[in-house]
Amino acid sequence: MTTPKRTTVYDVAREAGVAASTVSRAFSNPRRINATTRRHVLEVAERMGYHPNPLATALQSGHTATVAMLVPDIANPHFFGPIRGAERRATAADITFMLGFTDESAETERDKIERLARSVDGFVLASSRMPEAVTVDLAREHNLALINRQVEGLPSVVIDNAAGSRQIVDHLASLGHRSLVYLSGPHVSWLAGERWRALSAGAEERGMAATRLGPFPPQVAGGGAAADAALVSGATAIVAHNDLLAIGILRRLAERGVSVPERISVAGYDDIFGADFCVPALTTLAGPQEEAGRAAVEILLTKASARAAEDGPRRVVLPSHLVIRDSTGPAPR
Amino acid sequence: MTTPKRTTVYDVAREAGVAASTVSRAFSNPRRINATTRRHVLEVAERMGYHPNPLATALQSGHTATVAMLVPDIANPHFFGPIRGAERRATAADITFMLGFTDESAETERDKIERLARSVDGFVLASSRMPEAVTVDLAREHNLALINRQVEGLPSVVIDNAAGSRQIVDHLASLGHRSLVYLSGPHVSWLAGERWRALSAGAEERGMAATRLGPFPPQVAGGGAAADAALVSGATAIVAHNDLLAIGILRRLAERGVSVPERISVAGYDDIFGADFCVPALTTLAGPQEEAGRAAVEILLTKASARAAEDGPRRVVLPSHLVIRDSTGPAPR
DNA sequence: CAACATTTGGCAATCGCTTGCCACGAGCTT
DNA sequence: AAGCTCGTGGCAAGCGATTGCCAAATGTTG
Repeated sequence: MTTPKRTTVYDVAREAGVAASTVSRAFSNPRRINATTRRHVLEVAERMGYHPNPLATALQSGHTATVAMLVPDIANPHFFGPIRGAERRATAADITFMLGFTDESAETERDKIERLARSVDGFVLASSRMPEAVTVDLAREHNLALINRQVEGLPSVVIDNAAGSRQIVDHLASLGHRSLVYLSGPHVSWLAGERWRALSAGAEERGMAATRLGPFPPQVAGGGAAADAALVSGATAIVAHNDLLAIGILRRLAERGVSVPERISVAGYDDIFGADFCVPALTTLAGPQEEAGRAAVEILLTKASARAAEDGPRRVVLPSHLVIRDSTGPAPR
Repeated sequence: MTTPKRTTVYDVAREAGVAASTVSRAFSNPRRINATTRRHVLEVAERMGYHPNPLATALQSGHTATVAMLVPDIANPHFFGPIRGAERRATAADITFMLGFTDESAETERDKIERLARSVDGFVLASSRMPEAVTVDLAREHNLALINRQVEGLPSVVIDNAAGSRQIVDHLASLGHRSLVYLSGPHVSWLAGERWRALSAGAEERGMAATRLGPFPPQVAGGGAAADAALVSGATAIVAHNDLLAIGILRRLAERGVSVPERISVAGYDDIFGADFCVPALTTLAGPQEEAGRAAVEILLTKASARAAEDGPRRVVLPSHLVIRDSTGPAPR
């Protein structure tokens, strides 16, 4: 790749017979110049194949027209939706979109934020693993929007896990289950706490016994240990922290010859790719994942556009719904 | 997020009692300054929490310490591996990693390349959909590395689909199949061509009949039409363009009461997430996906480091291997 | 000890664009 | 006709680094 001396504002300016500042404004501040002049400049620019250098623009103006999204784990299909939604929204706004992975590590997350800070206008943090205090701290210097995580004072969009968890409990209760066990994800996961809270509260209301075990790695591989632990607990229904774990559990249960849902029911969260074709197909809590990503970017965009904290940070809560498949059934008697 | 007046080279210079250029060199050109001076500068910088502004650095120096990877579809688990591999390699080299999606569209791909051009040092193009001529053209101005695509004169890393396809044919032949049908992916997919070529050549050698149908969208949803078409063809074995399609096919076959592998065998490519727990578990061609991503970034890195085209562009071919599961079996008699 | 080669640090220009401020002319007001 | 707005375009000063070139300091050599 050779670099054939890129055309600059000056080249265009000369060619169009105007000052560089006019060219600049033709692109970035249309109403500051005459419409006719603008059209002419743009046309010349077009003809010369000129594109403003985003680096130079960003360096001077301070904004980069870029947002970054950080997710804990690229291999979790759960993040497909949010990622795609965020990407779409950003692209639609002519904002370039960056995606980074944090390997489920709070430090990595923080690191990446610091390192990208100058290069982006804001961050979408999906299922952030960072402690609340750190997050608040970072939010002082950076533009953040959280997905599936709520922190006092910060904008966020979550899929309604509390209501969703109630739905799971209700579903289980209506199938005659008197006990459930929640196989938890990482303790640093805000969602894990949220889910357990709602699950146990719901269970109590229904007069069901609820226990929590874990943490287990929220991956298929974590399912082995999780399933074994669940079996020992004696509960007739398992609620797994997410579908990845649930699928792992299903597999382990099959290996051990425990039939689902006859002997034990299993439910998960997220409705990921594969939840519908594993066996038995997984009952799981679904939600508008893509919308979550979209909304998060939206928040970043409007925050940036100055009419910011009018009435506190925005908190979006998206509805969730239970998708009932074959992994849950009547409680054994 | 407030911007509390970032510290610059000048601040550090003043504090350390040296010139800005010295500070700059302390970071970017260590051997140009005295080790002692350097240590001192670095220490001061550290204390002041200084980090070079990547934008400014890039603007002046021309390199951005960033690579971008473009994939056709974020929802295809196949790309997990390459993405993760690329990300890891980049991060290890202290290079920031950007990920973009092209929605299976050559134009989008090209667009994104143009728009990111100034902001990155190179592109990893996974399963690029762009016509060969366009790609060659772009490669003149940009630093490209292809994954699962070969173009004369450009560096690439592919998983050995030719050999792999032979393995599939051999496997099928040894099970007594006398015919196979390849359900193709997009015609603009280089891989689709590659696979079909190897499949038909292999089949011919083995005295098997091979037909190609399609194109089908390489997604689960494409499986319905694909399966129906395959059934009509009368072949006893289906080779699907990828696992997504294969899973869709499996599902459709189940719906129609066609038992796999008793009545018909199905094989796929990629060994994606889910290939092992769909029913029946899928026989598929696996490969070192993560390594592919890693290698592609590696290429970009070494190309950038000047000792470039010593002996032509690098072409890496990674070995593939067949994972035999339950979706293939003896041909019906 | 003079002459010369090497290090090492500093000066200042530069990367490509944005933007505050000024100036000029046209259209209005009084 | 003088005095004012407004609307537009240009000038020039940055944004925060890198880097070619020069000069001072240091080391080497005969």
